[in-house]
Amino acid sequence: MTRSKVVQILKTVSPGTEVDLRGWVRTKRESKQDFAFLEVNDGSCMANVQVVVDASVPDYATSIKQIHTGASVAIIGEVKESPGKGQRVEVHARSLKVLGTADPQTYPLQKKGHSFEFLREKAHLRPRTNTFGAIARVRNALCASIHHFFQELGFLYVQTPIITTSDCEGAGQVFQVTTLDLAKLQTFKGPVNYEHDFFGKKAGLTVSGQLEGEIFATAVGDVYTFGPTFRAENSNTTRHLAEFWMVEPEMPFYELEDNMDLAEAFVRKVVKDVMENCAEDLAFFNERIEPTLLASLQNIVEHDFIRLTYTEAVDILEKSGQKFEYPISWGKDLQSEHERFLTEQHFKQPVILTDYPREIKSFYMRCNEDGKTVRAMDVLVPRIGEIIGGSQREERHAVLIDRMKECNLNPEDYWWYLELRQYGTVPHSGFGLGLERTVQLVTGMTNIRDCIPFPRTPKNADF
RNA sequence: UCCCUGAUAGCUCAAUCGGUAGAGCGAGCGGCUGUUAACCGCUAGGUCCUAGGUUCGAGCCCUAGUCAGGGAGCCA
Repeated sequence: MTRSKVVQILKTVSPGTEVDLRGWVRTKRESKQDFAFLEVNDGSCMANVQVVVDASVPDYATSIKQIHTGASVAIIGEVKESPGKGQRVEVHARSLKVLGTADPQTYPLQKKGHSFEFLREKAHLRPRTNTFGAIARVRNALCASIHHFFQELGFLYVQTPIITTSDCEGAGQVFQVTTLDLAKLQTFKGPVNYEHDFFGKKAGLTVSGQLEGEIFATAVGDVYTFGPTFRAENSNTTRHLAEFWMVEPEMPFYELEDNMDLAEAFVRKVVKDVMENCAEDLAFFNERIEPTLLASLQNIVEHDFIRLTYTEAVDILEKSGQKFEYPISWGKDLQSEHERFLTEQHFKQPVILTDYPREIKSFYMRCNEDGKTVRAMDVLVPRIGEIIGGSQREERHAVLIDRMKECNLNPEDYWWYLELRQYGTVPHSGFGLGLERTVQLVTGMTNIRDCIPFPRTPKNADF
């Protein structure tokens, strides 16, 4: 007999069937009249299956005494319709084997809820909780949906390097990668000679696969990357991680409008997929974490995103009569409070902002004819803020060089990037979507550290 | 990195004016029960984050530090 997962037992297995059930006990309700209820979970779904164990089971008394919250068990029994409330079926055990005990004096997880702060210190056990099991399932469904979306459109999944020696890539502090002995290095004075380092030059962890993505986009057509990204910023917020996952599509012959169309279709599709495939988990989040979750996701799926330029947004903010901590004026970047006002109060919808001032955006974004703005786009969503940042890329060789100098970058460092414009250049566009921020969006979880299995943040890289 | 707040039982928190450390949950034991965040009773459980300082006396006041949470910046 093969193992039946809890999700199968609860949803599809018909009464009368004998099943082999294995999992972890969430709670035990014991009766002195020689029977007990076990709630068994195996992570296959949110719900537990109730197992009824009575004295007819061999070694009943010894086994039951060994079982506490967290113990692992193997059960063979018959699925029966449940007379109790709260479940269609239950399993009546014929045999019960305790695979591993969990000493209740020391096992950190209890039947009742724990704070997320506490669970972050127990990253090796938190997937066993309802919330983190659900997050794991939703994150998985999201990743699957992301791949499906691009694969169905014929995009190629391209793997860009994690270790990179291009010192540039625009913003973001880089984690250095080296085999040099730092302890020895400390005793020498003078500049470090990277010729002796592993790669013969200074290397670091990637902050974005975009530039390499452009290489393939201008060769094989539509591509996307999907992988870990690293930022050594000392950011201590609910929206930043030092290691996070990013999806970065890059499309030749796309102009900014095409880019927006794709980004919007993408977000709406993955949200829709998760709502369909993780309905039970999302219902849990809606009930326990964020009561407006399902309504806000439905809103994303059903309505077009609002599109407006940075200039129009500034105008709305200035005329709003709203008091902001940081007053807005043209040329300044939007603060979190401004983004929140637009998405949560003014439009109550996701918003795509375009054509930002060139001074506050990266060198690779295409300059507009007005000389003041660039073809940038940010997708802003309620609660989270920026979930996507993208742009039409500057494909004109001379303009790009000028922009690099304007941004105090040395064009020589970008020689291969510039050659993409020198030989067969084409208009092209792309964007980056933060996976963990999307997990925040679809679960309602407020802290991004709970949206990745093992969060890496300043002063924290355990597990 | 900056601002604010916090750190007390395994967990979540309380402790009035500076005067003998409290509750709920969890755990152990007992009772009851087709139960389901079960319920009822009893019991155990504390270096009050660390290091200094003020004071007759500090969980509480002061200084420094560590860590955490929220907000800001950077951004995805």
